Amino acid sequence: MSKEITSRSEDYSQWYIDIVKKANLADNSAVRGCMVIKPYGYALWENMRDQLDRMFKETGHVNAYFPLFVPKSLFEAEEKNAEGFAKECAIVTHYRLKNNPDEKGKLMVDPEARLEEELIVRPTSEAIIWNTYRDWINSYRDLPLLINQWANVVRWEMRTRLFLRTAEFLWQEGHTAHATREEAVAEAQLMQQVYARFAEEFMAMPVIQGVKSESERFAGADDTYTIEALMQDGKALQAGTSHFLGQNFAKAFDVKFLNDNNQQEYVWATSWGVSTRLIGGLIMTHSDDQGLVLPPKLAPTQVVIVPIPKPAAELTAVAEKLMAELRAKGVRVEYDRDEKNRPGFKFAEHEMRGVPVRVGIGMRDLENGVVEIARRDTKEKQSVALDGVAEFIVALLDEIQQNLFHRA
RNA sequence: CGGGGUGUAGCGCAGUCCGGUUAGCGCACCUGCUUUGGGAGCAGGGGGCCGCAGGUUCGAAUCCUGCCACCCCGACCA
Repeated sequence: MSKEITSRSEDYSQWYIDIVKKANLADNSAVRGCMVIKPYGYALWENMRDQLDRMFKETGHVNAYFPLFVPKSLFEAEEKNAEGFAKECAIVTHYRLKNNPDEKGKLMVDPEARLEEELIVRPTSEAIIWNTYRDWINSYRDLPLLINQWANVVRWEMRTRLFLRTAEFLWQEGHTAHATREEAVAEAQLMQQVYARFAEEFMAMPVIQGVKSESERFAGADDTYTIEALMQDGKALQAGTSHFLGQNFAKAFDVKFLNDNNQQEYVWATSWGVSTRLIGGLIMTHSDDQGLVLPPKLAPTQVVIVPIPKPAAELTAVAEKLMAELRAKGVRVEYDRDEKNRPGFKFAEHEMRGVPVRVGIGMRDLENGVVEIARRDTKEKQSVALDGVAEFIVALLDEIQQNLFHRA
């Protein structure tokens, strides 16, 4: 990392924003505090999401989906939670627009269409989910209930930053119900470990696992387990949290079950979540002054083949054969067919996008039966025999993944 | 909400103090030629309610008044 690390590097924030924009991950939108996630950024998110989803399912969870809107009265039921979010909620008060009689071509909110009860755009879904769980849980045989939701949430933050804190963001939120305190605590700790494993094995981002202090704890939780990662500016980033909620939500929403002794009991609960903020953490952990650096396991494009000087028929034929071989080995590979830009421009472009491995093939190389392999993490280049290069690349991707983790 | 700043082409900016040709530059975009192994060169071209509204003036991007938006620092980020 060529970026000098200081505890308060003043242009670090601008450096970060530049990478997000130049790597074509996301941009500011016209909507205050919200961002547009571009196709490349979304492809990265999809890879992260798919892997996390796999890990959730391996640990016994299933997906479901709950409403975007939370009636205000449900929100009030859990007092502490409501207090924590009340200052930053978007609220739906009307359900209809009409033409403005005073200004032609303009619309206005129809004052006749005021909702009897306001709807809160979910800042998190505990309220609506626990209200639903009350009907789903009757007996100890219904437990544990291990559900995850992939969704968007809205928090009207005062100051926003692409990926790290946007008004609307994508995340997953797990909400589980258990028959015993011990089981719920174990669940919260298990999910903290799942997050830690994902961060380290897939994002190549080392994390510290711990418990939040009382002041930093989720309002309504008895304990908040967290994973925190160290960024290149010397600051820690909260990368994921898992909460042991005790019986707080069960009592607030009256979620009881009949145990095997035929007695009513409140359920024990957890919730856990990670968001698109992880992308911000990924960027800040690995990037350098040439742009984004992506770990191979998550990179939308793991290998890019660049024909030199341009995609002539012979070069394309070689590239297509190599691509078929790599794809057969499960490698995400892309061929740069652009005829307009020169090789130098393309090299810089793919580095900016963080593609882990670049394969350069030119006429000169073909005559010698070699290709040029450049790795993004160390910027090293070497000639490799075309024969057997697919195996070489697969091994190299693995090595880059390891190197990024150790370097971070 | 308190303090500071900025609104001029898709992006980044100069011009505003001190009013005066047809509002300019870089990047990007379009056309052509030459290039092509680390971000190409030359030539030509397209694109502007100068944030909005009002005022002063022969004349306003420039001066005055009001409004709006955005950014930064704080408070906020369970």
